[in-house]
Amino acid sequence: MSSSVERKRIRKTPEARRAEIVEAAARVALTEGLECVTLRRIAEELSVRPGLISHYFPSAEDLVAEAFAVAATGELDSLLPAERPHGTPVQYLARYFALSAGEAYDDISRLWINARHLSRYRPVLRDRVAEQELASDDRLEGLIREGVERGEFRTDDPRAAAIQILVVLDGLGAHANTDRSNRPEAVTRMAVTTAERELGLAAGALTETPLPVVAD
Amino acid sequence: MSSSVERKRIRKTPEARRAEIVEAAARVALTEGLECVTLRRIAEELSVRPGLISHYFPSAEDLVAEAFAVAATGELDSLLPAERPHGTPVQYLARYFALSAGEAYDDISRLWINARHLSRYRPVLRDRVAEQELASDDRLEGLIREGVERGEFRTDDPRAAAIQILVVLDGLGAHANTDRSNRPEAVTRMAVTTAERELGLAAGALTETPLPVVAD
DNA sequence: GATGCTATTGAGTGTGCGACCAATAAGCAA
DNA sequence: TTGCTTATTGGTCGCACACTCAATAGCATC
Repeated sequence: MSSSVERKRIRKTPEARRAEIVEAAARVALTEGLECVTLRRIAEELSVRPGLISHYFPSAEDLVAEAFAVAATGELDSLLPAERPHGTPVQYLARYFALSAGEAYDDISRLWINARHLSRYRPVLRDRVAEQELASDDRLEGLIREGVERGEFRTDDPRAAAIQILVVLDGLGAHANTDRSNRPEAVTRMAVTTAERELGLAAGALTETPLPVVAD
Repeated sequence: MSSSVERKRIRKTPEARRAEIVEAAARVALTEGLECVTLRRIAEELSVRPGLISHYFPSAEDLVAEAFAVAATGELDSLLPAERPHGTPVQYLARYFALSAGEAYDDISRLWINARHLSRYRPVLRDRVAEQELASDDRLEGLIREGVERGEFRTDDPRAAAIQILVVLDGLGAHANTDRSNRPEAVTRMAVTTAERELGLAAGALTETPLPVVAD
């Protein structure tokens, strides 16, 4: 009967196939975790054979690192866009904190915890994590600098302010896999509080602001 | 020749053997990571057969969770003792931050990242992590309450203050597997700064204090 | 419609893992 | 010393993983 599902091969250009693989890997990384980014899992995701994934990524570690980088970059862009034509720095910062309090942000927190842990054992991933950390620092520093120029923020070390805010967000995100239901209000607000303090803003300046509308 | 290394069996009481296993697992967890706490690895550590570990921990997940709990409890006790006969709350808090800046603290940070990540997939571990988190919160809250009673600290919500300090420490510790060499000074000092602010202390109160001597 | 390049498959290797269980022997008690 | 309880072994099973490579077939080109 030959009931074995011998599907028709679909032959794509290396560029297209590679992109497809990385995209699938990033999706799996974000939703299921970096250890689920295996040759078999990604192959199944794309309905191809595991050997094909090996062909494009002779070392699986490279695929994992790439998956993280793509996922992290995508999330950063959506949380804190590089181009900000639709509002003021205060508005974009407020939007950032609003998003970081939402449910979807848990996936990102989980991804970062995942990557930071896994990079203990995987040098290639470790480099990518450091790279993405720098990118986050730079992005937020840029926003802060813009705000300072416009007279919205006040700080004499935008980068230190940026990193401090991100450290607080990391600390809050560290519990993404645990229950956080009975967290004191002061804790939930820590990121905003830190930002308002470090940027010389009035209390509430970041929570009582209309958010810019950003297209997907 | 019978060169096969058939060692003599050593038969111990279940309590002793179990304790030995947990101790070894905790050590491996702290130094090598929780995913290295495998039946085979711990058996090798104790020069016994893997089957024996299975005998005491029919589910390997339980051993991993136990290893984390024991390691975390031990570290908490050494960083922030429950009994504090050798100094004032200010001194013990200062000692805590001094230790948390040291090299050895990286192992603890790594362990926590590891556990927080792994608890994504392992319910038993997740419960233990939540438990240890509560223990840390409680311990620091207790110290703060004592300090408030003695008039050393000033806060109207000791628990919120404790958690905020711990969130900052988590945020700083999140990078334990990454390079942190060019961190701004303001960032390195964040934990102390947060504590001084939340506890109504003068700047420097926690870094210019003689530390209590604590026996090992 | 035939040809050539190469993307893709299929099959196999070796490793490490948790789990299971009958056989064995350590060491205590009689 | 003998016997018994049970801690411990040794071996096995099934699974998932990364990695390798010769064979195959899609598809662009002629």
